Amino acid sequence: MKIATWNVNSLRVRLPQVLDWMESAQPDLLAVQETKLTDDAFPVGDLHALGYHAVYSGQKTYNGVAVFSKTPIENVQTDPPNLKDPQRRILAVTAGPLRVINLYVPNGSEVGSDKYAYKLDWLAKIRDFIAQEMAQNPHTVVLGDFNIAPEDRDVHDPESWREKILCSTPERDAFRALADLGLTDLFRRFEQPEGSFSWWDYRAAGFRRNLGLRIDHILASPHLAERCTACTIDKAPRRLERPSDHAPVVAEFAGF
DNA sequence: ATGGTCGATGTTCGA
Repeated sequence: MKIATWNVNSLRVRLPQVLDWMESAQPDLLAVQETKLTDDAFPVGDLHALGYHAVYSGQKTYNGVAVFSKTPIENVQTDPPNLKDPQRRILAVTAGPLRVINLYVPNGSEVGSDKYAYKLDWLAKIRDFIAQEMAQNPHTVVLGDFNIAPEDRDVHDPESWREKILCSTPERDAFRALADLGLTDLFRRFEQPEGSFSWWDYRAAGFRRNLGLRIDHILASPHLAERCTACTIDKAPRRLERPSDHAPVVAEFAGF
């Protein structure tokens, strides 16, 4: 079984790249963020033509999450009871043996800003939601754009990013609090090249110079984490013309 | 030198 996460930064613009990538990579499940599409505009026909079920929670201009799965999707949850939030950032689904929680964590703008406070509050509330989900589902995956680089090795220049947005200690503590629920960052279960990142700023030739951060993650509950055989970042789509600023992160499992 | 580039929108804002 292969699953993946990808912040596509507008599914309208990126749809051909997403379809090409899915046709080639053949994930059993793909979680996407920043679709920036209302539900009535969702290209569900294109996904069906490729053999995928699709569920989505969209809004105009901002945010928007979706899950594409080869197996049918059930028990869709977009609004955790403890989180009153009109922003469309969460999509929890059951697909085959998996409970999958797709997250587009708020960016936070700047440390100390209102958006930063919203981010930390959102993360605290989503932690409670994930804990409840894990209590009911032995095979839980939490994946998406976390907008947090968990450690200095996830940052191209840790000193210049010290206590900046995406890297601040409260954000890293919030990420750690999710992991402490019993979730493993699958990417770090394996030896990885130095300078492995999932996002590069469009500005200042960030990708060409590998000025990136690893902020997109796949976390898994213990039974799943033990059966994970690989977790990689696929930089190929980031090299295309008119790419998303994020690359897909992919995890594979044996025995599922 | 607090820059730079996208995407959606609308003559800026969020990332």
